[in-house]
Amino acid sequence: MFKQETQAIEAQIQSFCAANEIPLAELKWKSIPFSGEWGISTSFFTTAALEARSGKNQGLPVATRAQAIAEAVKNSLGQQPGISRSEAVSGYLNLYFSTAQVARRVVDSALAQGARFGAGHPKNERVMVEYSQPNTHHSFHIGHYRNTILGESLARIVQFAGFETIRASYPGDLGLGVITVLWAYEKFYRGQEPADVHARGQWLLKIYVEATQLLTKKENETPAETAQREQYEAERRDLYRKWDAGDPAVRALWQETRAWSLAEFRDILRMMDVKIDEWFFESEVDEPSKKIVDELIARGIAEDTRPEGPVIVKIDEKLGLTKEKFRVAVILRSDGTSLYLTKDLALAQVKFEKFHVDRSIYVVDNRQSLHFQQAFAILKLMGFAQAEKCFHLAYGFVSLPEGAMSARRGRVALFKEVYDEAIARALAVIAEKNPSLPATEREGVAQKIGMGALAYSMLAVDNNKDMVFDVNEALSFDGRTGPYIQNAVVRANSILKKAQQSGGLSPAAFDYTLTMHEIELIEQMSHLPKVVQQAAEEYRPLVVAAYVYELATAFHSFYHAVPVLQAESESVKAARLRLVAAAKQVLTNALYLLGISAPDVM
RNA sequence: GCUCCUGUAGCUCAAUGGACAGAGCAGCAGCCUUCUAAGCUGUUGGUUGUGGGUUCGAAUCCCGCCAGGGGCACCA
Repeated sequence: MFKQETQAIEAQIQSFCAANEIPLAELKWKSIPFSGEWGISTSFFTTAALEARSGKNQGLPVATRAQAIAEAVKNSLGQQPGISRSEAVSGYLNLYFSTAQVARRVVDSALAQGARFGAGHPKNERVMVEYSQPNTHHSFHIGHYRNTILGESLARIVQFAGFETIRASYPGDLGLGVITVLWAYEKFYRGQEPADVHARGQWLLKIYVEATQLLTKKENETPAETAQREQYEAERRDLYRKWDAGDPAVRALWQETRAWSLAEFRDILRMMDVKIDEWFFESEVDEPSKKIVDELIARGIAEDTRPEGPVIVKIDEKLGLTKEKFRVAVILRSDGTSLYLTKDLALAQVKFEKFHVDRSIYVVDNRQSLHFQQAFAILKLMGFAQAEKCFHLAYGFVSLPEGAMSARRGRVALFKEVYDEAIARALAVIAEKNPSLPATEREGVAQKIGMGALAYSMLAVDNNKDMVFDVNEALSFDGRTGPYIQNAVVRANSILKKAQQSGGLSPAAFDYTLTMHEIELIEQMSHLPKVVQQAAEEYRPLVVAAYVYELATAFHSFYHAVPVLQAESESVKAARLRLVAAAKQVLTNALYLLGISAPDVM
């Protein structure tokens, strides 16, 4: 935001130090941590330490010398354009901005740039974010939700930061779990399908759980029960074989049930406002993955031990590592069928060669860390330069207060159930706090609030931490939550609506004495561009989540303490109205990056 | 055995080499004839798991240890 001023001042500090033979270290600018005034600071500890090491100072303690340098630099700078005053305090040089000038600049650019305020310049790099990889023939639970909101937020952040961004989803639509559902559905449930898209998706999960119970060996099984179970098992194996061979009837059954799961999945993405650009299915990379195995064998990267053993890559050995790190990866079963890893190699090849991605981000839970290390290492052995920029964004798994989620034990928090509960709770709060809200608007408002609370509770925890999903905490609307931030937007909107009736926005000079609340709010608003860049570089939505809360807090404090419509003069009122409009814009932009939208009223 | 992650206030979490380690929840005390109280203000609460090291400076970097969780050749 203040690059020009900072650069000019840096140049002057450099020449001052050069003239006085002070070995200046890199200048790192930070905003001054004490609120009330507004500016940036840099310290001279590193410089003083460098000087001490070169034997130049007179045996002064580093802190003392740093303070002396800061004072000398301060004196040499004198008056600077855009800087109202400067000071040297405990080794730091503090520069305070001319408030009127910068306030006007921040507010004007937020209003002028609108939804683009905070966006970065084009990076000329294409990045693919792969997230939301639920299995079909199951139902979408809160763990899938964490994955999806994390991926969507990350995609919005990197896109906003200036990367060309492709959103990819990779549902698992084959494997033993899928076949298990097909078997039980055909045998016991055919023709009993619920009509509702979510009821039908959840029903498949119920079938899976029951089928698994039928196929699991019990303690104290009678001979008749054992025979029954073994017969079921044989049927399932037979079905798998037929599917693999491409049996038309089995494939049709598979397509039909698969479509039900995908319909539910698409509806959940719609509820979350997620728009996937590219769909990859495991079933589509199954065949191509086998070609890669042939290539790897031909090039001597993989070893074929069939039929006694599988096809393997001795990664550590190929890399000349002596300690176990990547270990040995199996890339093809001895019977010639492919594995998860095989398919990920094929998928990566598609990403690199067909979509020409420069960076590839995989949002997948942290239990798969070794899998991705192996995959990336093999891609590197294959010679893909982009393998260096493949990144596994690992996140901690979500469990329930009762323990780990387990579909078989009926212990899952399904997304749709949480969603319904979120809306019900939001409606209850609306009925209590805003009873005059028209009935027709309530559902939409409740949807935004409920989803905002849920999204924020997920994104406000760093991704590498495991999480216990407690509905009461996730759907809390008080304190550091999504609705708290949305409420700031609503309050801003409320002022602007009233102002609209008396003319709307007009230019303002900000040449009055700003309150500390106004300065703090403007300071926070000015941070959005650098926050976006940091979050995109670190692949961490948490950075934005933490920021937008600080911004909302600054707005709430301002709102409480500073009158806008009742301001002491017309020029102050005009300035504050512009500030409110700009703050609403910045809040909205930051919330967007978290996949959250704010209602006009709540 | 090897490897990855986590350990910060009663609880849930921030702070990735800089100024007094900060929020929310819970607790306590105030604030609605004033732009939405889903809010604001004040306050209680810390040997950053532990022992060393590096540094002018460490929650942060390095080494050891302790505790919890994940992963390690034909599951995904």
